[in-house]
Amino acid sequence: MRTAPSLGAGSKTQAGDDNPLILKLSRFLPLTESDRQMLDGLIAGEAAYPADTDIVSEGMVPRFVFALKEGMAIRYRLLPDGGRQIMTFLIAGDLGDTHVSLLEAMDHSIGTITPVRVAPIPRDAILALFAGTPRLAAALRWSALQEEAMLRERIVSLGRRDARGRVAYLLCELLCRHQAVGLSDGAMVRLPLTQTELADALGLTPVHVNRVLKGFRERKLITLDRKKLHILDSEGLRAVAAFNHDYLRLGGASEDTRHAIAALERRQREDRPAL
Amino acid sequence: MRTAPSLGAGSKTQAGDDNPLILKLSRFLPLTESDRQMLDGLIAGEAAYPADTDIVSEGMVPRFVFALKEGMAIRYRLLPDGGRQIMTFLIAGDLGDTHVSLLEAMDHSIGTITPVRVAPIPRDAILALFAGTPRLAAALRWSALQEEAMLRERIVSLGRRDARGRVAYLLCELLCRHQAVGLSDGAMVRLPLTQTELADALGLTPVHVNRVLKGFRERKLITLDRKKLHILDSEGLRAVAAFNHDYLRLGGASEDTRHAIAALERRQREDRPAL
DNA sequence: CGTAGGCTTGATTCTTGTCAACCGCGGTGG
DNA sequence: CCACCGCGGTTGACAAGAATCAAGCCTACG
Repeated sequence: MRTAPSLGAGSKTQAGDDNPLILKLSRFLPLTESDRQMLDGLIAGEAAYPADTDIVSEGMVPRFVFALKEGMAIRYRLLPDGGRQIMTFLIAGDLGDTHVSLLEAMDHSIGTITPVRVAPIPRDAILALFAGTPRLAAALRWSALQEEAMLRERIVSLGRRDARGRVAYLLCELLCRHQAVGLSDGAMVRLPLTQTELADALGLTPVHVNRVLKGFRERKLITLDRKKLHILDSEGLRAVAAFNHDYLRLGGASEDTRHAIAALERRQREDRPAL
Repeated sequence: MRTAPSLGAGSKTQAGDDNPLILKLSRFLPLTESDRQMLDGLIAGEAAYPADTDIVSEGMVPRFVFALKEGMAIRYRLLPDGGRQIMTFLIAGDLGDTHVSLLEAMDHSIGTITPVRVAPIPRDAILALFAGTPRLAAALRWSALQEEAMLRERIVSLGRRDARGRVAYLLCELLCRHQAVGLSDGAMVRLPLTQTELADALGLTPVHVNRVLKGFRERKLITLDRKKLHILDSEGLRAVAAFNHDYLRLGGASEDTRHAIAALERRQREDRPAL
């Protein structure tokens, strides 16, 4: 059921080769063995939700942070007229409630698309991580930054791309993100979304999404059958999308950033040798 | 020229009554005199940019954080086809480059609409603030949270509201935000935007924005002349927008949050009594 | 075997975009 | 001081893209 991680950095087996959070973060900067163990510990907890259920609902104040280990979820808002806008798709390795901090009421809900396994993470564990391990803290902040960039990217899509561009862009993004956590099989991804859900994310109607997908199939850009998406012509699809994957910041940290983090780590060791 | 702050908490004159950043943050939680002085110091620096200039451009790595003291700016992206998508309007009290942290290349630009005065803030000053003053750090993170909520709200607008709804929503938002930093005069705001700029933010064409505004005027919802926006029928406008200002989180911190911050402050004092 | 949810398709409507022209104002240079 | 210029706003006619309405189909599932 779970596809094998195929694109990890090198093929030595290390702790967390199957931990998508680790895979994602190590795209940003190399993690030490102890970092990995810490992350593994962080997501040791386990809770499961069936498909189509809210994990946290609008108006609630969330009691814990969680990491998604398996399955797919969405951030969404319901509108007074009954409409739904999906803001983000969460996949394995993503964190819910990024802003650990100032938990007022949620202004949106997080719900499952498929059955989902999550690791509830106590707030304190995250706070400790932020305070105690500058390298992981930086990696986590980088991940938050990436998520924010994705929000901006969605704004661009909704504001300035036509239906074809939006669909193409979303497919490209989902492929890239799955690849980044080792959940793709070449140019194939599991895509457990209904066309209605795609439509709710793209600001379109299901009917129109259907027509756009049909067009893509006719132009041999993709196949999409039984929840499996194959990107046949990745160049072509990116052209339709005007896709630029820089915003996913898969490039990793710059020299400067690495140095700054190393400096923080040194300072950390000197300040609190005991911890 | 600058309108008097009218909605502050109480009317005693305190440091920074004219500092929009302070006004904004103190909506979240009360700031001590020393907090205010620290913030005043933070934005003591001064730089000016003429209208229609980039403060930071896509692809650059920003050399400093900045706070906007006067004028209006935008976060935007240029598309290959020449289009522009405006993601955010920045007004007095807003911070550019919220993520002080991991400065890789910017994935969007920040440019001025009007002539602008900014306070460049050294990275270290921000980092020190985060490390040394938990209360201000929390307030700043709250502000970042608010900005992220605004991004999500824009996604909802672009995805699920029609042209009228989008325009109405944006006007409501801009009014609220100006009021929050004491830059409104009742239901009147300076709105130095061209219809083209509105269109670029709303995913519409200038022509259509014009027609929508005309409709609003005919229905006596607003007047908009010589860059001055009057909201005549705030209820009506909100109805058109399905506006809910909760996402601006003007409510302030909860009891819980205040207690958590107070606890952090105590710990701070014990840990590093010297700083 | 029957049913429901989701996919597919066609016909039609409506919102928004496109193209084009004109106006009015503010600024600039003669 | 006046004429010109250019940008931004305004308006109309028309085109296009997406929504809506409606029906039929497939397939997983009970």
